[in-house]
Amino acid sequence: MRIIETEAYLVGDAASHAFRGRTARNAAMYLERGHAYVYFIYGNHYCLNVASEGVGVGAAVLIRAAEPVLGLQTLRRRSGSGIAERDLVRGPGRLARALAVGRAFDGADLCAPGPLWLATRSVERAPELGASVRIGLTKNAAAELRYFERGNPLVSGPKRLAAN
DNA sequence: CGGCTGATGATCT
DNA sequence: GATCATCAGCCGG
Repeated sequence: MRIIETEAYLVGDAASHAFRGRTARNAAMYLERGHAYVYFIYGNHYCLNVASEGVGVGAAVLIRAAEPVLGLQTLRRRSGSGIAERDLVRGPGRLARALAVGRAFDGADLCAPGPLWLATRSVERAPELGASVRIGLTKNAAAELRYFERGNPLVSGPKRLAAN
């Protein structure tokens, strides 16, 4: 998968799960950067985040959408038949489902060998990024902390937020 | 299309 | 008991 859309949840950010301090749920946000923080939301979905600061600092980046590169068949199998190919990993809930990400990955080191990991790859031309307000928030809703690959049709969210 | 809404359960107050 | 970093389904244009 190639990640194309993320949202940042910073220290002191009222929208962050870590805003009110460390709890059992958000503990993974306080791990060293590169560790997964997975939470269950709305009684239906998991969301995959990556801790983004040092040990003891609560911050993370939500992975919102990606572009499939390999394993399309596997993604489709896990997502069920009712879903369009373009939506397989479009949106944080569907992305987690297609990648089989659940609580088991909470706290996992994504920079170490394992079934789920992050990698960087050199690109000929850096993708042009857009920024916008984050999606679905009530607190600190004005902060422009969502970043996405501009022009990519697989980016999630309302079309009006894709202009920047 | 775009906008609205109900489902659903863990978490925290 | 309220809140919620979502989604699918439904409705109107």
